[in-house]
Amino acid sequence: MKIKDDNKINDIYAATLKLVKASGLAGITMQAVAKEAGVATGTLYIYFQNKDELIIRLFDVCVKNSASNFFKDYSVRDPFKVGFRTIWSNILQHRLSRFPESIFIEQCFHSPFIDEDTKITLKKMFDPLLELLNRGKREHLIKNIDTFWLLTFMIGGINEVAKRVVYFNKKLSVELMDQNFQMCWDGIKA
Amino acid sequence: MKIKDDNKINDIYAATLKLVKASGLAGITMQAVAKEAGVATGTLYIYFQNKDELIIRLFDVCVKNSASNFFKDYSVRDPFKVGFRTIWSNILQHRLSRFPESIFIEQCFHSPFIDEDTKITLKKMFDPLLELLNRGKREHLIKNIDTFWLLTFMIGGINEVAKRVVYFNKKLSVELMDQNFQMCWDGIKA
Amino acid sequence: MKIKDDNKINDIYAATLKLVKASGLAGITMQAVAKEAGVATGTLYIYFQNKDELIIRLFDVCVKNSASNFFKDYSVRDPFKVGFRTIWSNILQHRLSRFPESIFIEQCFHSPFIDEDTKITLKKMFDPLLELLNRGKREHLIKNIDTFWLLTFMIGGINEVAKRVVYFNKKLSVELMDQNFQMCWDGIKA
Amino acid sequence: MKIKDDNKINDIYAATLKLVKASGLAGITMQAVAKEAGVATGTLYIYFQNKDELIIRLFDVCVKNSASNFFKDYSVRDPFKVGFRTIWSNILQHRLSRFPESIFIEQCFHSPFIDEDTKITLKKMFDPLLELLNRGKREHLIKNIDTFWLLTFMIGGINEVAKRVVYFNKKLSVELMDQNFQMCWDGIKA
DNA sequence: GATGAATGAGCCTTCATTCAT
DNA sequence: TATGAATGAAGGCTCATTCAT
Repeated sequence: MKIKDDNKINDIYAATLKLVKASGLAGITMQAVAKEAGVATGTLYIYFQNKDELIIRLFDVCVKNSASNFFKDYSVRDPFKVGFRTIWSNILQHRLSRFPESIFIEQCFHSPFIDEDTKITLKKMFDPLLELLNRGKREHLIKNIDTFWLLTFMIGGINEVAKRVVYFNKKLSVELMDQNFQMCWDGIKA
Repeated sequence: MKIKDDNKINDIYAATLKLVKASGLAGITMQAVAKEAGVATGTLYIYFQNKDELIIRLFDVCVKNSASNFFKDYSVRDPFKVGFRTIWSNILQHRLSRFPESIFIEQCFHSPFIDEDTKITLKKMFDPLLELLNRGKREHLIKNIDTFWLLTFMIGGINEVAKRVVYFNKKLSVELMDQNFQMCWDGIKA
Repeated sequence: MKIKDDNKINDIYAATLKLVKASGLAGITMQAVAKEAGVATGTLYIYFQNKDELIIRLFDVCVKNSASNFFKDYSVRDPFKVGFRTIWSNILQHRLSRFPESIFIEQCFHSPFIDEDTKITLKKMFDPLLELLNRGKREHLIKNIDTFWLLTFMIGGINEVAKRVVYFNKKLSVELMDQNFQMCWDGIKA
Repeated sequence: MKIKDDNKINDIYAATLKLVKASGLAGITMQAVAKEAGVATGTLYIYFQNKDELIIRLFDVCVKNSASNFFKDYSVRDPFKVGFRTIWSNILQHRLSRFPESIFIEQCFHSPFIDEDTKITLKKMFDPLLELLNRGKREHLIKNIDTFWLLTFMIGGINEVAKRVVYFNKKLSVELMDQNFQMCWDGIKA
């Protein structure tokens, strides 16, 4: 008997992300996913109940993946600016190296696939960063603005950098990274 | 003989945007657009050759609309910071008041509807702003960073604010607007 | 605009019955029904929500059709034997002239299409005949057996005659009809 | 090497019959049969070449089974009425105790599984009963009607009783059996 | 022999597009 | 122009059958 193969699930996820990057959620067909993943259409239905479940579970994987990458090498005992820069870099790196996942998450947001509860879960992903920003405010290192908007400001900058690197095929040198971080830091610092 | 009715076209555009906001480009069907717009399916094909043309022309309208709004009340003779703030506000206002258009444009980006040339056109929309930023650099008012990334930084912040206002149902008081602008300004200023 | 055509529904019903007779409920595909009815597959979905609804509504039509045929030319004021013979003939005629409908109803009985409630409705179809048989018992013309089993006996004979006429390609002469009725009558008469 | 297991074949047959009773021939899938029988899908194909063969061989088993049950305890040397009653009872008992087999045979009749030759074989099953009825006519005990229709009359009554016992969940007391037989007998007797 | 994952043809259904009215 | 019924290609999904273990 053939054994269910977890790698196959990853192949399917990878195929889906590739197709979403190329032509959006709208462009996904189970046929196309199967072909891209190198399996038969029916095989998809061994691993996923239906198209919805495939999308939803991939969404979940992407979110969890993000969360674990964002706080890599970060410790709450780091000095504020060190920690902040670590997370800033992690998020940017993650967005860049896994750009299709970002697009996928974004497209899922405006689709019938993802429900409101799931969206809330997504928000929680940033909790440790919110904590750090609160600490920054307590230590008078950053502006006394609602943490939600500080986070918004930081994330917005990162997202747009990642998008434009990809869309306009730019290279991000260490110097550019520094410049971009500097703008972010100058923006939030007290 | 009745004349092609511009109101009807606008109804169709509005219906399309509404549906895209609710369920993404993936969720759009000509039947649904027709129903939402209050016309018969066949009528869509009087005003548009096919679905592609509907999407592309709406994309075009949205882009042109943005461009005209972004530089409203702005004059190249304004002092730098005044002009910058005007444009910053215009973009944010536009994103907020016409949020579905932003989603639509974003989703079109990763879809088979929009080709590479159109994407480049989109980029040109920001030319007057690039000019202004260049002037700011010449006047040593803002950081000496590639204008592309200064723009990126500014746009990123605005987009994320708009998204979060809508997704998390926030109100933007004048004070919050000021705080957000301050972060942006501190980020780019020399 | 093309107008919805009720004849089309009848064409679809006829096509379905023909296919069920030829190869059973198992052999029905929407494609085959459409082809047999001379319409496109999609057209079926204008008139019926889905395959289930097509089956269920056809079932309903067949049942109602039977009911109206069974008691044609019958009056409760007829002498018992006259009324009984009228109904007996009607049922047999109906079974013969609309044999595919009988098969269809039978096959639906053992299918996931028809629910228990619908089966009960079907039973009610025979109420006037039950009334007549009760009267026959009161008039001491027929055996004093639970009416349910008198009905069963009558119907069983008719059904089997109809089946065998069709399956074995027999002709039913007037004489044979008389002989068959005689057996039925001798069976139930007091 | 293990030997093909007859019990397994019977399990498969039983599973098939159960499923046909529940949802008709249309509702049968090899997957469902395997699951119901407690074997793997692939195992079915060790015992049967394909789905058709499974159906056809089960059909055959059911028919042979019927034939052997119908004439149990019957001897051509029995007095006519004794023999007739024996067979009548046997058929009814068989229909009742193996009701799913009857449904299965009936459904097979209107399916692409069974061909015309097989249907003729089925007819031969009743030959000893036809013989008996011919003898009854020779002995002037029963009506002088074409034996085919005498048989039809008898079988029809039995089938309908069996169906209604099952569908309407009736109990058949000895008294009711007697009453039903009486109707049959009065129907055919000279 | 037994298993059940894998396959892909084919079924149900949707939807872009056409066309008779 | 406007309508919406009709079309049929294509997508989601199932299931008879195969095959590696």
